[in-house]
Amino acid sequence: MDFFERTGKTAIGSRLRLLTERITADAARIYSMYDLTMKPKWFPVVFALKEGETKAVTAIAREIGQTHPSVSVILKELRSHGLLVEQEHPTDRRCNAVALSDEGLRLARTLETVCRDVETAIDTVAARTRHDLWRALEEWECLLDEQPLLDRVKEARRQRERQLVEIVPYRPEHQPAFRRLNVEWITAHWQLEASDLRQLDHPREEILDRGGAILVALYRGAPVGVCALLRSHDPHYDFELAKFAVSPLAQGRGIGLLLGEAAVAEAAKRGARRLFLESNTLLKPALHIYRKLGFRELDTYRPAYARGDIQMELELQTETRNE
Amino acid sequence: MDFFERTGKTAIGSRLRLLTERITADAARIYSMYDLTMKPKWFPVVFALKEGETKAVTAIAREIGQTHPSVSVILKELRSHGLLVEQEHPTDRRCNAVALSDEGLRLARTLETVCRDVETAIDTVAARTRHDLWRALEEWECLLDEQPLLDRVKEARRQRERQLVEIVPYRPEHQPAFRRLNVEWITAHWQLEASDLRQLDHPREEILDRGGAILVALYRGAPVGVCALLRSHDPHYDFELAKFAVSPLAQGRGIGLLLGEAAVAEAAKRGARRLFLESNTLLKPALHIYRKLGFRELDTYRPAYARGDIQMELELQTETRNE
DNA sequence: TATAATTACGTAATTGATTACGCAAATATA
DNA sequence: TATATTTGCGTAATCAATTACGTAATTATA
Repeated sequence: MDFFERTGKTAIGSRLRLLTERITADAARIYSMYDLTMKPKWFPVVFALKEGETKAVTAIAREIGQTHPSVSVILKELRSHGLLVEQEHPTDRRCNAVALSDEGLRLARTLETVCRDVETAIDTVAARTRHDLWRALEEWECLLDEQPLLDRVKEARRQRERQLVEIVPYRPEHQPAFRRLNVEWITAHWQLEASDLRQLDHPREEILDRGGAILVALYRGAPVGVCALLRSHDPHYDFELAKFAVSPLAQGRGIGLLLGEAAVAEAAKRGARRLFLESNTLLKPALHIYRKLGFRELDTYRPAYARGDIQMELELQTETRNE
Repeated sequence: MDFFERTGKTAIGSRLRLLTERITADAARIYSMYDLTMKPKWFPVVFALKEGETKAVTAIAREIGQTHPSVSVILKELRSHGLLVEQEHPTDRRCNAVALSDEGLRLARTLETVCRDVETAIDTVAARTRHDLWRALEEWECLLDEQPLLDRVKEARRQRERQLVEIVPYRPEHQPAFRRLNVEWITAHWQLEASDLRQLDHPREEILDRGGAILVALYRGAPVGVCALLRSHDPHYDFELAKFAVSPLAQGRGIGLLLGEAAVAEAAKRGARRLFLESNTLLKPALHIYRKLGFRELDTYRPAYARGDIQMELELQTETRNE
């Protein structure tokens, strides 16, 4: 198909569907050529029972990789053709233990002949092929088991978007965004405290002039995330990580992590040895980021914010750079 | 899937279906991850229209390799989402010329971003793969275009069955089969003639003792085809090919051709230069075999049988063997 | 031992494709 | 020019899978 040259590999699903359709249609014709009263969709089930085994419905489903209702329907069809015998499971009365009838086994035996011929035919195709479809399918199944396509796309998107994200030091024009982004998450669960308002309204005076820092994440030039390093009151810590906010619209793209990393790097640049932060266990994504950055939960909790219920610290690697 | 290790490649259809299902399911999740209100099945249609082209329904169907009703339904869905504009075709009023609306084009543009990420993700899979699925699909499509699977299986079956067929010289115990098989086809369209009965009842006296020959095709040991070489009255010909019959149950498996080839070979062995036969144009499969054997139709027709309406001859290659 | 959770499996509804069919318009043909 | 054939396309029916759901039996748990 010329079309798929243009779509690129994104259309792999459509392309697979087309080929599947085609092969299934031929399978039906092949069966009728052998005077087999059998539908292509029966194949996996008949194959699973062809040695005369007795199996439960869900067991067959698991084996052939389909859902149990689909197997259930196929079995109903086999039954109506007199190809099936059913017994009660010896111990478990929920089970519907099915096996092929003599008639069904006869069908299976004919099917084996058909299979041999189909196998031969497929080999004639495969012999003229430079790329092994069978092995390729195997590899794809295996790789998708390892990590589904969805996750891989998520990762690709993150990679791409990361390049559109820029972490810059705070400038006065970022104040409205600094305020808005923080107000957003705080008021979603709690009330703004007096200290919040002071810092959000006057970041220069309240944070920067006191030896702190603010970092801003720009996405395509627009501020979508902020993060502050406050000079710590506690002499045990150098900075407190606070006012950490990422716009909900931009969440889930790794921007928070980038921002956090930048903050830790900034602290390190300023010679910090230990960072502190206070947060709330309701804020799952934030905690996830903190842990990824290396923060460890403190055992003892001494509250500072009304909304806090967890405190964490990070011991910075004393990177004795030799360069 | 371990199951497909056991089925062998015959289950290629089932295996493809499984992978298709899986990828399509992920595609749906991917779209929703990008907040795209779009179903995977829309993809080919949207792609075909993404540059703002106006196209007819069947034209799209042809392009994407699906049926027009399927496209028609997809277009209905796009329409209900306000993604489509329809114009009347300038000259042909049957045509429903459709294009994406501004909204639709916006969707297509977002889709392009998604495609880029999906492409990247697929490349990460492909990079870890030793067999190229994309190319393999391409090759399969191409080879199946050339000759469908059905034909290839038919050929494989013929090859296999040929090995179960044995062509042997006539022996007295074959007389009932020789009679039965010929009576079968003759009486299906015509009446038995006196000469028929003489030959069928007394093949030794009427055919063999007069310098002719009879060959029998055995399928798993049972006679399913017969063919006679009659000494010719006409001095121009050495033998007449006649009493050629293959059981309807065994037809379409190349047995007739094998029998014919054996008869021609037998004639050649006996030093024949020219063969003759008389048949009827109603007997399509037989004529097909005769032509394959190299028989040419005679222009002039001089009837010998009441059921004849065509006469053919074969000039044998004078194989001057040097061995 | 009573209750909750899990498991087996069938039926119904849904989905995305197909084939079948019918109508209207365009084109070919006598 | 009248009639037959072909073409475009929508709707309905069908098919093979899925998910959703309900019931009964079994197993785990309090």
